[in-house]
Amino acid sequence: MSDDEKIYKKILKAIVEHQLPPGSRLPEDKLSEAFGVSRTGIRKVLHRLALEHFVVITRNKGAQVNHPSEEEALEVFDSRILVEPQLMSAVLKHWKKENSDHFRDIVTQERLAQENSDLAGSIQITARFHYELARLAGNSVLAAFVEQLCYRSSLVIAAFGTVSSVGGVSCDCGDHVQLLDLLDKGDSEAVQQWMLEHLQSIKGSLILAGQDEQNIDFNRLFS
Amino acid sequence: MSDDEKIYKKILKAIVEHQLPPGSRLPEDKLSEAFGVSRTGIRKVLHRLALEHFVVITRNKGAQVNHPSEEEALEVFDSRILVEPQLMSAVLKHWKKENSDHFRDIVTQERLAQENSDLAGSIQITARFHYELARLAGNSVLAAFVEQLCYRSSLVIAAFGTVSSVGGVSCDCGDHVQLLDLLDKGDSEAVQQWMLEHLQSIKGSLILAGQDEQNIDFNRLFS
DNA sequence: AAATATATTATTGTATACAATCCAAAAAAG
DNA sequence: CTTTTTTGGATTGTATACAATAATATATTT
Repeated sequence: MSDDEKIYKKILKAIVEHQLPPGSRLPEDKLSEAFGVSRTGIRKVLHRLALEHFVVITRNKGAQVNHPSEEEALEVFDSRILVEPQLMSAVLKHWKKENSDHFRDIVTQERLAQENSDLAGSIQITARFHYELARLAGNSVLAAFVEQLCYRSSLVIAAFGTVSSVGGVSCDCGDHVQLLDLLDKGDSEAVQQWMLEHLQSIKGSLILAGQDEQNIDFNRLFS
Repeated sequence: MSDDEKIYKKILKAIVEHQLPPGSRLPEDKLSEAFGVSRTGIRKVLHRLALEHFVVITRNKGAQVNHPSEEEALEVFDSRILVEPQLMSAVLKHWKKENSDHFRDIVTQERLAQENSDLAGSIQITARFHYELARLAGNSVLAAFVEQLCYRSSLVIAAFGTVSSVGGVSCDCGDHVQLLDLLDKGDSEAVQQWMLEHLQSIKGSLILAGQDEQNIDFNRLFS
């Protein structure tokens, strides 16, 4: 892996794991010193992160970690809601015993991270569950899109996550094991439905300041 | 608009309009001379184009216009097939008379470009029809994704397009007016179905065939 | 003459210097 | 004391110099 790639991954990791919270400034000289390279390489990485919406660059003012707007937050999850459930039938077609084992291993790691209150690891591994699953659908263009959406989701959670969603790292609404059981059963319809409700549940758990009391759905709240 | 942005758009335009065919080399010094800026700005643009899969950069060998693999070609269209029809119901919800007028204007321009055998303009305007429609769904994250897929489609057509699909710029399989009529009628089901068949038809018209490379005068092309 | 080795050339990779811009603090005016 | 102006420092934007690498051409050897 190239030098730039390593720096890119390290900074991205720090962002999605909430070690660099939204709004954090990312000065080029500080970073170049920290990574032991010149500003040139850092600038390349920062521009890439900007294209992928992880940082915002303002001319003559530099880069800072993106603080997603409420609108962006909803759009990211709506995108996942549109794409991820649709991928499930293709995933099921390729589903093998070894996949099941692999993903059950991931879930174990998820549990472990949560038990140890390892927030950073928990976020990383939970995102991995989703985008590695998407990869099984066999379309790398869509897989790359979903992977980016998962990382952006982590940023959204950092900005708008509830206590529970941060503690359960955006997936407190059920256990990924349930999905794996459905996949093993081969129930395509149920798998798709589960994924849909899973993502809607996370989206619903976001706290959006613009949400006033009149917009609360009491039917859903009390049922 | 910033200087880089202008250069980016010009090169991207040249690529999607098939003025820089797949495989064309893009040497930094030639481009910096043509645009009258240093290599620094050119490199930034080339790296962006690489992230978006319009060019491929090989270490110490530089950039060249991406020649999509057959696999990539199919994946791009499968992605559009998964996303675009799904957006149509949201598009219909926002559909207004003024939208209809606007898109009928676009179709007129499409016809005009085709009649004048203006291949470049035809490609551009046809892509615009699709991604401006996607924008009406009200999700900018998905809209940006579709826009990129439309541009990548142009590249795919450059590599694998049939004579008819190039002549009709990937949309010989029917007229976009049909879709507009369905939208005006408000038939959500039919709109979605039309878009699905439309994209499947284009995908089906792709074929495997080589393409040759030639020497390009960058000064002339960009000045 | 064929094959290998070497030298040359062209092109990209990286660091750095300098210019342009913005921000904040201090000085001057009202 | 408040407001405006100015000045200094910090940070990014851009160009360029030099190093590293790959491709090509030339020379040498078998």
